[in-house]
Amino acid sequence: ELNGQSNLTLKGRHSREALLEAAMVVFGRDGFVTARIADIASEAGMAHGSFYTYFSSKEEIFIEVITAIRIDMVPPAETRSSSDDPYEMVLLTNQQYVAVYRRNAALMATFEQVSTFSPEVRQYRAEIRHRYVERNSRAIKRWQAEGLADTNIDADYAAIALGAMVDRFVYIWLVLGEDLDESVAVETMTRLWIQGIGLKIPTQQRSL
Amino acid sequence: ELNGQSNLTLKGRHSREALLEAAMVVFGRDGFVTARIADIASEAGMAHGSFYTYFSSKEEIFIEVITAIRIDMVPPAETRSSSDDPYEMVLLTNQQYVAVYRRNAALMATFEQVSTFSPEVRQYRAEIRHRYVERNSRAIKRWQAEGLADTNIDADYAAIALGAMVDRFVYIWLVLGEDLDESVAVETMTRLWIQGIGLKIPTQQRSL
Amino acid sequence: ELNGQSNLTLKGRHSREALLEAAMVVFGRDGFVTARIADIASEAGMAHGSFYTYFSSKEEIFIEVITAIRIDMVPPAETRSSSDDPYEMVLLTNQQYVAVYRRNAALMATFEQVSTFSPEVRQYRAEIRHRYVERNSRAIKRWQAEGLADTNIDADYAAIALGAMVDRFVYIWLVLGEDLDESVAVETMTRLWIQGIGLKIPTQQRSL
Amino acid sequence: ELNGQSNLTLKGRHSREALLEAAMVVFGRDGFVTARIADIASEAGMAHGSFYTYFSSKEEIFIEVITAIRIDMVPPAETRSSSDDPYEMVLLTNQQYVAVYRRNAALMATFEQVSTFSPEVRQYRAEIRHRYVERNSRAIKRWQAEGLADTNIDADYAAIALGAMVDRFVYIWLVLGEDLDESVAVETMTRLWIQGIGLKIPTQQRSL
DNA sequence: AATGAATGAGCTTTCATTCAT
DNA sequence: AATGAATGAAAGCTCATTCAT
Repeated sequence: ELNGQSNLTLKGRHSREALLEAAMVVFGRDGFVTARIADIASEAGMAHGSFYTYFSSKEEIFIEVITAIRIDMVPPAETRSSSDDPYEMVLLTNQQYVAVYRRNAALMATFEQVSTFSPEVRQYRAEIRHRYVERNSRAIKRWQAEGLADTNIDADYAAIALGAMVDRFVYIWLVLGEDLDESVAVETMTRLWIQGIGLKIPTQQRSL
Repeated sequence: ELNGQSNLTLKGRHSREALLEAAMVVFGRDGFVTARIADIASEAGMAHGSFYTYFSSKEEIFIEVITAIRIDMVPPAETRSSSDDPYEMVLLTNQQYVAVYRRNAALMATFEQVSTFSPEVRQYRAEIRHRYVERNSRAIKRWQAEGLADTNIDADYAAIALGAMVDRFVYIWLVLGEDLDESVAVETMTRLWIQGIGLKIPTQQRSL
Repeated sequence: ELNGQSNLTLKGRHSREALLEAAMVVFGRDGFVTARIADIASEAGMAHGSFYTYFSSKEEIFIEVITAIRIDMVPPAETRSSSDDPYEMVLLTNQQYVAVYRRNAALMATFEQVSTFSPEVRQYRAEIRHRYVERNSRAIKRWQAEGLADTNIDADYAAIALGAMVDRFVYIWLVLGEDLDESVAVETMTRLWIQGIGLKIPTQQRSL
Repeated sequence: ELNGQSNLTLKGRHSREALLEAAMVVFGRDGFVTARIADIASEAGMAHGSFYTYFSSKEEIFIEVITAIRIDMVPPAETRSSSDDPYEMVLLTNQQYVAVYRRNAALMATFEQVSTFSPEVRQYRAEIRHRYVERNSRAIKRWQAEGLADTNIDADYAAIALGAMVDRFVYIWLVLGEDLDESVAVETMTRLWIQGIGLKIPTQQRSL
């Protein structure tokens, strides 16, 4: 019945795309609760009935909008090639996280909002978090094994806590609008991250 | 017109109190979006219409419910008497934060939810955060001045980041329901906090 | 949540009653498919939202409207006292059936309509039919046992067929509006009924 | 504008036919109220829009579908040749009626449904009934004139009543799904019919 | 002829808020 | 103060029908 991505003519695909883009605008601007189907349709320049040709509910189109973000937020592969230095690695990850978050800031606000009442969306949000947490946990364990990091620290708990720090700091900054300087922000998070688990900050970085 | 706390008979004060307690139950159970005035009134054992004798909207009663939490969350006075040891101080603060958060966990979930769409409630939430951040900022600056903490770190940014860490970690744990051990959780947060800003963990704590 | 018959104030009971009466008018006039909640409410002189204080759907109020008819259509007790004569008994039953049907004719039309698409209402309709059929079946078996009625006839099948005859004849007459004379109609149905199962028509009735 | 049966290419005629057959399936399965144009089109393997090339509404295609049944239900010619015996004649008619009804049972259910709210379809339904009634009326009058049937009976009323009996009995059986034996059903209806108007059942039939 | 996207009228339902008692 | 009935704005959703290609 419903037209998903397949079985669509060119025109249909354009309309579906227009609705998705309109939804990004409306959800980013109004949040999920306030947004109305009619707003999305009219933002896309269509009659409200047309919405239902492509999506069956506000929830459904939101999931699809959010999926794009989810994909965008997959942490980049752990390329050992780039740098073996923990500080460099964490700094890079944090820089990238900030970049991705900034790119999607308006929608991230709504993503967080919907996470507070939709179990399905909460699950999507958790998946992103888990990916970062697992990645961090593996790195910490590796550094602990190599004698670089503090072995008194539980790597899994630390990974959750440090992920929480970065995630929430960025939210406060880019969603709540606290006026912060990017390089100080990223530098501070990274330093706390690195020193927190007992690693050393490379000397040349001290000057920043 | 509306009966606030004053100008109320004894019976009136009881009714108002009943509504507030009912609102805590309902908001904690259903969140803000789903909760209905009718639910609150019936939870309080009153007719729907009676709600408006005491409160003029769902927002208003929510603000009042949240105020109780706000007061509960004021960080305890910086009693230098108790301990001069930074680790001890941070540990204590974190333990207390966890205790307060746990006590209000269901409502904190809703508090966070409403913060995502109500500017007024967001402001209340920010106030709590700011109190902790300012307190932490002062402490860090003191420790930096005393030569104990890493002076390469921006105390204000670090205070925000470390507050974000604790706040979000506790949310993940107590609201999202991640199954974590309390002593490991608090210990890990505290260690990351302390080491992150370049302080030393007292030797006797290493054994934990 | 919903206000059934109990827990209602006097005013509430009046409003509920007004809606039921309005529903009888509207369902009788427009049928079920065409009838709108708004019509029923406005016929009752209320806002359409008020409908939902008492009933949760068009189906629900219809069931309640139809229940009144169901009760009205319970066949009167098989009073042996009145007459032992089969012809008299069947004639009386048919006269009473016509009277009840005529009283509810407009709603019976809608009752039959809804029976064609609602399993629940079809069940209600079947119950009425079954009561008559079982009553007739018992009578026929009794007359067969007494040697009055044709024993070549299956009493159960005959009861269904004769019930169908009366029921449909009355529908054609009072719902579809075929212009028929009441006494001839009732007399003819009764005579076919009686002679059909091999009973004799009393001589004095011949003159009608 | 609209393409009826004429002015159609071969392909067009095929499409029209496909829609009619699909409509029979869908109306028989879902009834009229629930059936959607989209269902009919998709059952025919066509796009929704194509429906309107051939029919202008759900009502219109239904009328055409029902017309096929109407033609099927024209009572067979009163072939005196076959049998002069009333019992045989009525039995044969009933057997044929059952056979036709059974063939179209699913659609007959919908036909009856639509008769309850569409004056036009009600008229079609009435025509079928009238044909049977008139035929029966003529037969009864003939038998009365020949001294075979009870002259105390009004032939027109009896014809309506006996038609109603057969029609409704078959509906209860084949549409409502009462579990009945065909030969007993037909035999019982016929016996009631014949005896009801005072005719005799041939002796050799008694044994059935 | 066929397609399937687009339209929007029309209805249902919810619930915060008001009001008469 | 309390009651609970009444209100109506606001959305959601469906689907017959039209229309551009």
